[in-house]
Amino acid sequence: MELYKQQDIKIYNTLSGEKELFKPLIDGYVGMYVCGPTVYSNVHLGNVRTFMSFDMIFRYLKHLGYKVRYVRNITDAGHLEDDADVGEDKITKKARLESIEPMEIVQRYTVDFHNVLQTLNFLPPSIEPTATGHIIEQIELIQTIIDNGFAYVVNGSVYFDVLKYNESHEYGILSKRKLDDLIHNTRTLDGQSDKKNPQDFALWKKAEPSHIMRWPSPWSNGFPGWHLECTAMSTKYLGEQFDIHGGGMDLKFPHHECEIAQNQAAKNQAPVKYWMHANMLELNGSRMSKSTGNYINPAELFSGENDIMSKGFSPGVIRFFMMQAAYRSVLDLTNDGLLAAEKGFNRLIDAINLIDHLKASSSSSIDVSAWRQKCYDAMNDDFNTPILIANLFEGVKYINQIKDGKATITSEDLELLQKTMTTFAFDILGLENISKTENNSDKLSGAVELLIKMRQEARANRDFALSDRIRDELAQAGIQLNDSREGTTFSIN
RNA sequence: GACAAGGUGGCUGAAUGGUUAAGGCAGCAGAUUGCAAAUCUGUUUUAUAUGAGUUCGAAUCUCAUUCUUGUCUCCA
Repeated sequence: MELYKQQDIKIYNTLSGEKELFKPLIDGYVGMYVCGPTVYSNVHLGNVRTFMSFDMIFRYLKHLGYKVRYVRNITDAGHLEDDADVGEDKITKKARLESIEPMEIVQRYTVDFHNVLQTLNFLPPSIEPTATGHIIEQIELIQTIIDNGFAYVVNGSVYFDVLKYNESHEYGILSKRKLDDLIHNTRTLDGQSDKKNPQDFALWKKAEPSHIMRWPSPWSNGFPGWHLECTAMSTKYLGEQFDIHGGGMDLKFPHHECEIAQNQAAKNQAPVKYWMHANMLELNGSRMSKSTGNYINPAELFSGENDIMSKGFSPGVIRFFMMQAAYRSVLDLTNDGLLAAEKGFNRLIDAINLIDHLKASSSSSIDVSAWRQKCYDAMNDDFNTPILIANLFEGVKYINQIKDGKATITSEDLELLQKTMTTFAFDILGLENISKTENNSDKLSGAVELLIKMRQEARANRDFALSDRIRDELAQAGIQLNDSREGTTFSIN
């Protein structure tokens, strides 16, 4: 029997503001759409956190036996630079600055994006569609919305009529905004806007002569509005209605609100059953921003080549750090936090690697099945990874107790313990089991082993001056010796 | 300015009315060691922004104050 028939998941739905029991539209199948990156610069670390949350959710749903189609788009058409009609495509702007083709920019940063995610051990989504590959679908969608009377054409551009829409539907249903408040609070921007009302948003924009990225349409040579691609692609690959739509908190309004409106206007139904929003990543307590210098990109974080952190942190540590916080909470990236995560991560991995060496007994002094269900309970409660990790550390304690002979376990329970630890740590949290010494070259190992042997001999002869010199100078070179009853091993910092 | 989310110990981060507020890190003690480090075990402090209120009972609900973050314009 599939696991999902035994484990009931509750998901916090932004639409209702409550945790709801998760029931897919089609039993056993899950359609999930997540708004992907705009590939006009290196991927933002906060962006990475959002995708990591949904990677974890994807992994857990798959683990439960659901057949999941996970769609995460690549926005390569760029978006309007500002609200005025002189809007310039972000990608076009960058391309002109660097004097290369827009698609060259797209290619470069798509590759960067994929590299970063792969380094962090992400699973690829089922489909990764691009906006530029779905211009025809977007044009068709616009035409439907016009035909249904929710959009109007002005000077070759098409705008969504929010006021008209609000007469028959509720604009603001997701973000809990009232249209009246929006009207009241919208700043009136200078410039000759073609919009009937400031709340209206573009479905199609006529391209200015300087705009390189452009496509023919019934209305003008131009480009699609930025909310449209997600509606077009989610509909194409997941249907007019699907289970989960995710993204960052900052996309709730207006982006996701507009997606709902577009879908309602085109198909007269709500597109998504469960709206999920991941919270923001801060750096030292405040917003990450390139302009203020409070910014770090993934590569700098890995390498340690930055002015913010004291050292580099491995992708596994970054992943563990992020999974220690709930996806709906703000997470503060700090040096202290990462150092703490690094130690905790190593302790967890060390314990998991110890399981193979444990000896089974005729009875168990711990209830492994009950503990295992606690791990599922944590994940079932809106993917509460911090509680899951707390439970995994309970497992760490069991492992060490068994090793010290302070607890016993049967061979069946031992197998269950190992399976549960590795499944949750590696398959679901997506942590990687990288043994400390594994990636050292044989030559280096040979040299260090020789020094370890010499030190042992010195200690046997009580020549502590020599033995301590070997230990200390190796430490200075970044190689730490770890003594234990079983012998001496080394790790490289 | 308007709207939204939040403020939990030295750091981090769970827990939405009910006995001792999870876990990680740091600190302290012990095991181990020639001594350390590493590792393991145990463990501490008036920790729920501030002030009032509702309740038998509040981190959790209400109001006020204050601070942080987000959105309102492209943004994960």
